[in-house]
Amino acid sequence: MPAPRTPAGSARERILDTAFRLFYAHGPRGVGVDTVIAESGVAKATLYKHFPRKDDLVLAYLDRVDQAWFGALRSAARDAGHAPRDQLVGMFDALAGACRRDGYHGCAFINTAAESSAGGEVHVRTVEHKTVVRAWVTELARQAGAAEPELLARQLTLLLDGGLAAGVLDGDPLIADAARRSARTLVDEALR
Amino acid sequence: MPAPRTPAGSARERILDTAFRLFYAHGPRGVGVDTVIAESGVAKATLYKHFPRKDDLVLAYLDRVDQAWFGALRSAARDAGHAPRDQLVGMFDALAGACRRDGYHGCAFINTAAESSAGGEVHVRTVEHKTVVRAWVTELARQAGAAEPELLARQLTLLLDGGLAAGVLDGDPLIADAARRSARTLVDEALR
DNA sequence: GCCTCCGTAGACAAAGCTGTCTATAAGATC
DNA sequence: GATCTTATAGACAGCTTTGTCTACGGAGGC
Repeated sequence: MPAPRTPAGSARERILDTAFRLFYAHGPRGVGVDTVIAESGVAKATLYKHFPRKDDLVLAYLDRVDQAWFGALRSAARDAGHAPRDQLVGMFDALAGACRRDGYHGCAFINTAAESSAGGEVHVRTVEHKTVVRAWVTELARQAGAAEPELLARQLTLLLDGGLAAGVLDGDPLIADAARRSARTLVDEALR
Repeated sequence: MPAPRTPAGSARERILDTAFRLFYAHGPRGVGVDTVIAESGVAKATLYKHFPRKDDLVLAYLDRVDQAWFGALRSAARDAGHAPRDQLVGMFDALAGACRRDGYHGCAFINTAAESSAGGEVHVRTVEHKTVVRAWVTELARQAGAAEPELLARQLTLLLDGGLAAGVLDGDPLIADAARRSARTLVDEALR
């Protein structure tokens, strides 16, 4: 019932858009709040009103990445057909899409986790993301009839993480292809 | 002929030991030069004499990591026997060893690359490391008789990277096991 | 004796960081 | 019209960062 209070293009959205772009490119620690303010064109007080601490902005950034990446994964899986077996391989099309994207710079979660202290809120959020994704893959593996769904899910998410993480070094599109072919082999083996 | 000018336990070694420990735990960007100075117990002028810029220290850190990790990989492969086929799988014992190690915090190269700007010296060094490792794996795959050695090498290094990178999130030892079993499957498939 | 090398100790500058604060203005609502 | 919300503009404090600088001390070679 309550209509959204913030219209599109609002200050909050501009801040988040800018933070998303800058944080992904340079890592949250590599971007000062002042830079986000300058590039988003908002006032300092406005930013600190919406995000009292910088970490709040980082968390919002991670949520946005989570929605985008997890959404792309499910979308790629759906596009691969109805059979869970095909979906397990099809989700790797999302990896290929990410690798091709301009400014591709690896996995935002791994990159952020690498620079956040172990017990902190930010680090916990990154772990949660990976847990949710793996749970989803596990369920898919179970539906596909894998003997050891947890193992297969871990193998496939390992490939995803490897493909994403390697993107921070060189965004070679061959990586996505190799990951996809690995996934095919592993799925076939698990469902033999 | 020229004897080593710097004795063991010299200031240079103390600096490097400290930098290795701190940089790996918090990322180079997360550790100030002052902290390295304080914890290594050297004078500021001494550090800047050996490493004029912080990046020089980071590069030396990466070289040390490269020696350690690449050495562990080759050692694990050698321990797996004479057959290249076994060595391709055996090198994953190095991953298991890394995951078990206390203070394990993922792949130093990926973590460092994530926070270094794309064209920079540091970033280039991380890419070089991965290239050297993959070339070594490719040669091993060729010796094993793989039809597509480059593909198999990419698949296996992808698994290595994934296993290493995931360590920054949770150092679950199951990861290394899943990676090893994936490697076995992929190698068997490639050498069928 | 003297000079060079290696090291310590710490002040210092210039810049960047996060976060707070005051003052002001425009629009919506009562 | 008064008030409340949201925004702008920017000064400011307090801290950390990298990197330079001066001053000093000891050990070994000539």
